[in-house]
Amino acid sequence: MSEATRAPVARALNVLEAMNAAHSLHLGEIAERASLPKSSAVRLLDQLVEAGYVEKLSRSAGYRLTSRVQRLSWGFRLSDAVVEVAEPLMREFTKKHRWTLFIGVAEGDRMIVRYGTVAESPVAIDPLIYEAPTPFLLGALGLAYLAFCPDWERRAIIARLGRSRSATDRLARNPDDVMRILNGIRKRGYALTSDEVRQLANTSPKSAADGRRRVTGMAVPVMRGDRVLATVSLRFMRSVIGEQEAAKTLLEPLRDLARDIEIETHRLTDAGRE
Amino acid sequence: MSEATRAPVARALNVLEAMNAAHSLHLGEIAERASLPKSSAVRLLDQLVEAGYVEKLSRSAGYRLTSRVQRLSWGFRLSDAVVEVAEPLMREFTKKHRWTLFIGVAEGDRMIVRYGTVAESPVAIDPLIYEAPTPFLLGALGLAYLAFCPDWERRAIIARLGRSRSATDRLARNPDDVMRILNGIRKRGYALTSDEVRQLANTSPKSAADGRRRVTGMAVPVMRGDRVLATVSLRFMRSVIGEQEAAKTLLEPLRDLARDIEIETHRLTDAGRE
DNA sequence: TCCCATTATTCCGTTGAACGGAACAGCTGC
DNA sequence: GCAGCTGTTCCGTTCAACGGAATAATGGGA
Repeated sequence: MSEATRAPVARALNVLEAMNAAHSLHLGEIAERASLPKSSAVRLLDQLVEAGYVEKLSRSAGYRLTSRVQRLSWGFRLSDAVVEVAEPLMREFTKKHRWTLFIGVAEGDRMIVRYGTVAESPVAIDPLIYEAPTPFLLGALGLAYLAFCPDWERRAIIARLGRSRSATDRLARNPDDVMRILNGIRKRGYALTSDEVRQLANTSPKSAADGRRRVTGMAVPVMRGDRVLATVSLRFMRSVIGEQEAAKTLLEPLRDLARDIEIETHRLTDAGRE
Repeated sequence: MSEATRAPVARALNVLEAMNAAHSLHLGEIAERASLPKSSAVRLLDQLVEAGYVEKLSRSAGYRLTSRVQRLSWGFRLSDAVVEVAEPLMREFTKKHRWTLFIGVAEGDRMIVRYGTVAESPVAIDPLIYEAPTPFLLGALGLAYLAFCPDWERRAIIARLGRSRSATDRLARNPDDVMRILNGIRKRGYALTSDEVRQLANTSPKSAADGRRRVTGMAVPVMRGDRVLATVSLRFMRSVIGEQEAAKTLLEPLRDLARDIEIETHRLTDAGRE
C-alpha cells in the first residue's frame, strides 16, 4: 500500500478509462495505463467482468469492453456539456462586467435555466433557481432559442405552444406576430426581454408580462451547426444602463462568450481520446 | 451489511447507471434506483465527485454527471457491439450447421478477425487467433467488405492498398481487375475465397495465395445503412461440400444470421434507456 | 412567522474486502 | 529444449467501506 488514495471505485474507473484509451487490451497495458500493480489490475478487472462491463476473451487476447459501458454515459447529453463548460466562462464574464448571466437549454415546450452567475455578481437582480423552467415566450432566453433554432424546430415548438393550456404559451396563437418578432431578433442578432415580450403581451390584455419591468435580458445563442445548444442571457437594470448602451458596450463581449462556449463544447465532446 | 456482494466498484457503477437513467438527480432517487442506503449513496457519490465524474450542485439541486463519464465508453465502438451480439448467434449457427464461422471488422488497411466459432465446431479447420489481422484481398471476409462498403470507402481503401509495401495488398495495383471481381461479388450477394483470390493471385506469379486450398470461405456483410459493420464468413472444406451446394444449402441461413446480427446490433446501440 | 414533515448529512464502531509482494504457471521465441 | 517474459494465484496485513442512528437543514403549510 504505497501512495495514492486507496479507493477502489476511482481505481476501477481508471481501469475503464485506460481500456477506452488503450490500443491493445492486454493486462500489461491496462495495468500500466491505470498505474496499478498487475495483481490489483486483475482484481479490479475481475470485478468489472463480474459486473458485466468487461469481457475476458482469453489469456492471450486479453480483455474487451462490453456494450454495457454505454450505460455509464447514456444520460449525459450535449446540453449538459454546454452548461459544464459555460459555467467558468460565465463567472469570468460576470466578474469583469458585473451583470448577472444565465444559461438555459430547451427541454420540450419550455426553457430550463441551468445556471446563473448570481454569486459572482455584485448586483443582486434575480435569485437563482436551479433547473427553473420558464415559458419560451416570456424571456430573452427562450426568444433567442426560437429565433435561431432550425426552421422545422421553430415551427414544431410554436405549433405545440399554441395548443398549450398555459396562458403565456398561448401568446403563440398568432404565429404571424411571433414570427415577425423572431425575424427581428434574428436580423439584430440578439433577443431582448422587454420590448418583444411587451409586444406579445399587448395582444393579450391580462398578461403576466409587465411592460414596466425594471430588468432587461439580452440573450444570444450558443450554436452547434444549425442547432442551438443553449442560450445565454445578460440581465441588466434599465435604470442604470439603457438598452441602446447595453447593446453597444456589452453585446460584443456577450457574443465572444457564446463563441468561446461553442469552441470549448466542441473540444470537450468531439476531442479524441488520451 | 446485509445481502448482496459488498463490492464498492459495482455499487459505484450502479450509481452512475442510476444517474444516467434518472430524471431528477436528488439523493433520494439515486439511492433508490441504485438500491442503496442513503448513507452509502452519499459516500459513493462523494467518491465519484472526487474522481470528477459527478458534480454536486447544491443540496436542493442534487447532483449532475460531468462530461468525464464519456471517457468510460469513448473507446467502445459500433464494431465492438456487432461482435458482441454476433457471438452467441454465431455459436448457435455453428452448432446447427457444423461449419465454423468467423466475423471480421475493417480496421485501417486490413481486416481483423474478431471472433470465430472454433470451439463449437466438430470440424477443426482453422485455429482461432483473436484479433488476427488479414489482408483485405486475401479472404472472403475482406472481399465481402470491399464489395459492399460505400463507393467512396472502396476507392479509398483500394488506393491505399495500391501504395502498400505488402505483396498481397499490391494485388490492388490493377484496380480494374479488383473492381470487376467486386462487382461480381456484389451481384452474387456473397464473396468466396477461392476463385476470386486465385484470379487475383494469378496476376502476380509468386503469391502466397494457394489455388489448391482445401478450405473455402463464403462471406456476407453485416450492414448498417450503407456502411458495412462487419463481415461474417463460413468456412467449409471443398472435399466435403462443393461450392455450388454450399451456396444452395448454407447461403440462406448465413444471410439470416447476418440480418439477425444487424437487428440485434441496432437494438443494442440505439435502444432507449431504463 | 413559526412549526412540522421530509430529506439530506454526519458520526462511529465493526468488519471484511482491498491491497500488493512474491511465488508460481503458462506461453513464445530462440 | 531452455530462457525470458507475461499473466495468474496465494496470503497476511490493514484500512476503507459499511449502514444504523442521531443530527441538521430545508421547504411547505397554516
